[in-house]
Amino acid sequence: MNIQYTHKEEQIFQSALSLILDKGFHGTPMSQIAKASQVSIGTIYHYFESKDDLILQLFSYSKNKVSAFITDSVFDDPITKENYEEKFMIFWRRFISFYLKHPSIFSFLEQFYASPYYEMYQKKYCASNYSEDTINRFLNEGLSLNAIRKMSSHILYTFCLGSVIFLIRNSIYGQKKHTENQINQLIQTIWNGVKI
Amino acid sequence: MNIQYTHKEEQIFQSALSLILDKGFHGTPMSQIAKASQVSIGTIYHYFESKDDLILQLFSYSKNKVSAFITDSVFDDPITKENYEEKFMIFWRRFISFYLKHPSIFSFLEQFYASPYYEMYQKKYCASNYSEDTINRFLNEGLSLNAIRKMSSHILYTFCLGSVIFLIRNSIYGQKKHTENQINQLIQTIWNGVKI
Amino acid sequence: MNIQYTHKEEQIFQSALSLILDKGFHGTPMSQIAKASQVSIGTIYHYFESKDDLILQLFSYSKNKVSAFITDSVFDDPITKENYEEKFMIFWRRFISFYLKHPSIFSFLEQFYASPYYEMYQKKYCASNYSEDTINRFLNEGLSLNAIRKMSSHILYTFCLGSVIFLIRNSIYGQKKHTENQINQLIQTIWNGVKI
Amino acid sequence: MNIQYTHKEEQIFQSALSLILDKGFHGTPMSQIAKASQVSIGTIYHYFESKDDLILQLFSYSKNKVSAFITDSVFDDPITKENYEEKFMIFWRRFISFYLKHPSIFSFLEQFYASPYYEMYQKKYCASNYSEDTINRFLNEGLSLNAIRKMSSHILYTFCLGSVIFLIRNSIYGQKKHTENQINQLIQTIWNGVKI
DNA sequence: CATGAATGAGGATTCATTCAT
DNA sequence: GATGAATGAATCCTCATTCAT
Repeated sequence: MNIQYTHKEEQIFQSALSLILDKGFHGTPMSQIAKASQVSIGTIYHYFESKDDLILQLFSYSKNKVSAFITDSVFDDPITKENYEEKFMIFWRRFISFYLKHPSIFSFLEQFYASPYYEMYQKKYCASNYSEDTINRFLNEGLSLNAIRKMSSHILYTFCLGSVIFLIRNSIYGQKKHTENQINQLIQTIWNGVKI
Repeated sequence: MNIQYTHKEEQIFQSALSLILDKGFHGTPMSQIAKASQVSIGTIYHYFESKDDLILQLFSYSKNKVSAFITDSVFDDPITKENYEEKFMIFWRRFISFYLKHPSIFSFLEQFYASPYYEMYQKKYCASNYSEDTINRFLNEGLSLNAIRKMSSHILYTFCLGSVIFLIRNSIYGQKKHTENQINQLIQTIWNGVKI
Repeated sequence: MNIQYTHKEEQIFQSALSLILDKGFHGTPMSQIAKASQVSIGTIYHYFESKDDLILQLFSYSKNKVSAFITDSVFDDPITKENYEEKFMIFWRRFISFYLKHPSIFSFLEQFYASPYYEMYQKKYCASNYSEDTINRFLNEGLSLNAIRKMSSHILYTFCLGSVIFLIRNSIYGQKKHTENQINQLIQTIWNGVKI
Repeated sequence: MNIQYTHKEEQIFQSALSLILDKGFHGTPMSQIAKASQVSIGTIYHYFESKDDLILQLFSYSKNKVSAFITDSVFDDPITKENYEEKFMIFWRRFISFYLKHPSIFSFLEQFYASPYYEMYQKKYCASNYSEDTINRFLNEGLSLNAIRKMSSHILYTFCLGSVIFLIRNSIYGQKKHTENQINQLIQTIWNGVKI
């Protein structure tokens, strides 16, 4: 889960993310990634088997960035029924703020999930999406603690993540940036939906 | 709003949607669209200036399909504070069921919004997304009728649509299809979030 | 030699000339000629077998325009040894002024002679270039009358026409337009070269 | 002025020239140039941004070839009033003989000047045509030395070059090749025109 | 490890031409 | 005669990928 990347790989990943944010997967040729990351094409092919491989690994890289961030946020002290609501708020606020600070990661993941690559990835790694595991663990905790209404764990996940992602999407692509207040309003509404 | 398309255009649009669902925008060359829609490449270029133009018009086409469907569903008899909850359920159930029946439209729209095309489209047409207008009208009605808690209209929109779209996305791409029951559970949870 | 063209044909020829001046042969598609001449593509193909045919006929048309103009200029009263110099001046002045007034014809002919079409034309019609016949007749007259130094008739032709055409070319394409005075200077110099 | 071209570039230029002589600019697809120069299409696009770019650079290449040849011909020993006539003869004889030996360069330049490319070139490089500079320098020398009649420098240029180019053109495209004698006759006639 | 010249399959697009109306 | 929708071969160009240095 915590693969270490070399400096060159980081460079390549960052350039790729930034270009993909602007131009999309297919508007971003390998040659441009090479130029932007100050590396020769040959070098890219030294580290990555193919463009598909680069994108697939970029996906892992991005997920790791997200996971690393989310993980070290809420789970450091024990979650109880009493502090769950508070943790819930913090959790999603952090989640949103992470992506607003890293729009290129968000954009990449969005494109990835909406593309045939995702299927390819699932076939190859049988893996699940977004930071599903971390999020699910947190939400299931809420269910076990009886801090959240009984409901399908998967629907709970869909419900929370869906609204939050849509907010981020609108913020990044859309004309209307959201205020702190609006973000809190959304999270509050989500909480209203699931609280006991 | 209700542009009429010729038979040939419909053919081309349908083939394009279906191919894009499988292979994505950029995995779908014009030549394949031509073959699938049983016309020559030249004919496609007779109707559409370029691939970009085809995709942009396909977007309008898709939005129209959605709008047409949603519109004729809930607004035929007056909405009151008393029947709003029921209408709310019906509205979203229909919305979800439409996309589950037309995954190629959903997939296309998803890709479109996550791609640089959307920005291109906004610049060209200053238009708004999804069936924003219809949905917003319905939700704002709920706010005016005091059937929904006071909140930012835009957050309300984000909250509802986000979860719903995420559900559809998971259903179409994901391994787990949702049961009727799960869908109802989601809509119920959304309603919990916004009801007074 | 004096073919009559229908109104439609004239229209097509004129539009073609004007477009070719701007964009060249190959920058001028049939569809544009059709649009510019307010005629459907089908109609063009009713009058002309192919684009090659159109261009070949346009060549005849252009040559006729030139011939018609030149012919009715100098030969109406008899040429003598005494008035030859004067006629020489008039002849070339008219020649130059014609092309400066009809740059699209000049440009078309230039392109035509510099292109593989000319060879095609020669093979098909065994014909000779520019208004060779008229010009040669006039120059040979000068030779017979002993108004011009003895020299190869063909070299005489090359010498005169070459300078004149080059002047026109520079005027039309070049940055420097020529004054009346400069034009006279050129013709005078040509005369110096050939006079006895 | 004396750019060095790589072996590959020379190869491509030569093949292009030869093909263009036969088929013209637009009858010469990149694929054929690639085949003729024994490189892949990709390689051509490695060296040249586009077909336009190739043609524009081919123009520079051709002009350089001409310049190189002309320059090292007449200017090695001082020009005086006494030897100017002799130099004049040599100069133009060399000029003509160069192009007769390199018809593909001549044909290319002719097509180039008669095409929209020339305007494109002027806009891009503000440059002047043929080996204008070398020729002008030589002719102006004649004017200063009083070896040539007083006249507009530009008309002098037009007068000499025009006839010479027209001769070459007729030789290359035309049915009638010129004899040594005829060529001398032409140059002599030009000299008659300008001598004091 | 790193480079970047070379490759060529594949894709978007153009445009001369046909033909049914 | 006139139209213009339909065709598809031909063209320009891109870009993932290889490989010799």
